[in-house]
Amino acid sequence: MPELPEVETVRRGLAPAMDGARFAAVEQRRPDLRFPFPARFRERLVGHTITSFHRRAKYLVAGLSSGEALIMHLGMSGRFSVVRPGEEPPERQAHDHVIFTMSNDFSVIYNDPRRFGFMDIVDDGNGDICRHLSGLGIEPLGNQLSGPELARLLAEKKTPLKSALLDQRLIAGLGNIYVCEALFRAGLHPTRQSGSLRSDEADRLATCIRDVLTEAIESGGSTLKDYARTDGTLGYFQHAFRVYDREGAKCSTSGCQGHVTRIVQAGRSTFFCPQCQPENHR
DNA sequence: CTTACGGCCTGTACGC
DNA sequence: TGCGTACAGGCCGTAA
Repeated sequence: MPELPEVETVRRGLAPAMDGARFAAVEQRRPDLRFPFPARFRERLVGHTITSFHRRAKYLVAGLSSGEALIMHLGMSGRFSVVRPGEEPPERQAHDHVIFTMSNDFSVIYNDPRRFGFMDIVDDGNGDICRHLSGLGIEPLGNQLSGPELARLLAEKKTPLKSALLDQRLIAGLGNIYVCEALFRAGLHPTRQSGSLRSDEADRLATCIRDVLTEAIESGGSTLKDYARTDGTLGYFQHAFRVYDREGAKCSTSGCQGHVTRIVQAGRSTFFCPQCQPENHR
């Protein structure tokens, strides 16, 4: 499900249940997701308290009173749901893989049909130097993402702009949807060579990336097939998509006669308006 | 070093 | 209705 806005929405939904709470019980219902669970997964959680709970890119990081950190990633189809104290726990669903019962009587269920997500426990308490997070690029909503910084990251790169924005080592947290939307807003063609950006274009792109992510978080993320917030309600930013999954639709820019076009880059769909995102820039 | 591609899994939508 | 195919929000390992 998750790009940065969806993971941030999940973090906010999980925080009341998990942040500051102690693991009372952990039910791990299969040996692996994308990767095997770490050794003694249950034992390293039960009895320990979550002392910090944050998001880095598309990862959730729970710092533990043991000094370790629980890292969680939702892959493509991962979904958390929160059961509030006193609420009747739902019946086990197919693909419910992990159930956390917390000391505050909340419980948290992790469901992931495709099992591209994973959970790991690392010995770095804030997770920054673990193998999952150490190679990540800048947070797009942090202070580091400016036009000049973006221009610096993309300079000299021959890879298409779209591929560069999907590269988590440069900017961490964008996925296919928000890259398409940001490029549309910035009026930049997805196949443009990254290093060809002028400084005014980099400024525009940086602004558009921040704006689209911020707006998406405010909308509770985007709901496509299976994404829901932790309380089961749906995000609604998908109604604000201007190009993603809108192949053939008339461009939403007023006065533009263009139509949304789909191409495939690096095996993934790219949606854009050929009129608003001209290939030949001046 | 960089970039491209297949693979991991399951579910769903669509064409015949 | 049933079957086959394509495709899906991510990431990693390998190959070129």
